[in-house]
Amino acid sequence: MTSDALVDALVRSTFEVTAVLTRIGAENDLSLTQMRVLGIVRDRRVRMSDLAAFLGLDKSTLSGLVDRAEKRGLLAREKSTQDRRVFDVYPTAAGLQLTERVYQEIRAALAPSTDHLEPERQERLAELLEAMMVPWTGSAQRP
Amino acid sequence: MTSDALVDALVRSTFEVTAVLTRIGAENDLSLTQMRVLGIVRDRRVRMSDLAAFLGLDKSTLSGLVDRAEKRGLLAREKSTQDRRVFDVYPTAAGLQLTERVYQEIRAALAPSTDHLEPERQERLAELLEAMMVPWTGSAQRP
DNA sequence: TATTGTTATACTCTATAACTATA
DNA sequence: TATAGTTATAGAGTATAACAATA
Repeated sequence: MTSDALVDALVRSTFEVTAVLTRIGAENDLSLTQMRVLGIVRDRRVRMSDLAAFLGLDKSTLSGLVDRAEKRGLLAREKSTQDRRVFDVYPTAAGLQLTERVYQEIRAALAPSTDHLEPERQERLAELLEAMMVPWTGSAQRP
Repeated sequence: MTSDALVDALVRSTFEVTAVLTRIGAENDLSLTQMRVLGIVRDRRVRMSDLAAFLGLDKSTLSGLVDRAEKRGLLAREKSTQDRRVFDVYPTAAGLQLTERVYQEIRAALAPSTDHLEPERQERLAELLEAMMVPWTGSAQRP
């Protein structure tokens, strides 16, 4: 049985961090979902249907998301040579650059809160969060 | 200086919890924002402009959100007697009932993860999250 | 037949700008 | 004049259904 305190803290921290991510995204003309897409394709090619599954979104939603990111020059599509129905998605140089900048901004924005904890407590917090997420097998998980 | 590990864990847990909240919201025909509105007015009357400020949204966005929730019979508006420009927002009986049910579903959905930690570790995690959020003064904070 | 992806459609969320009513 | 809220408008995100191309 989990106490209300932990659930409350988790939900609250989720909204707090989401507010930070949303603000930084907005400053870079990126939605939360666009940031997640960039984060996923950062170091691997992913096909449209896998991206949709990872994000828990319908494939048609991905078409629109990738369309807009492609139009902005952040992502590109390429037809797979193995299976000609498949499109692989990957970031452009500009997309990678933006991804790195956004990630740095996220760290800087969270620093006032995370730095508020002593280094040993930061470590413990990271460990506990990771331990908690072990049983997670939902669609939100990164490939 | 905060390690990448903590920021990574925070961002990941944020997306994991958001996925859970989004799913439960969808099962009850509620968006994340609608759930937050219900959570805020759960135990207090709040004027439109304060709600917008708490959520970090434009006042016009609130008009639409409250319109739809009102049409569904979850929220109601009442003109303030003090200042006749002001509308106070409060939940209906059905809105309160739904809020409680959704909150129980959230706890049940997070339980497999939170229960994965021993009670002492649950306590420590809740404490560390709360300690981290102390310096937070952003718009995401609940009134 | 089944799968991959796109398109058409509809609805919600969101902000900006213009407006009304009140202070 | 300034503030509280609504409305009109536009764009992004989302899902469902229908479709084309490929397997």
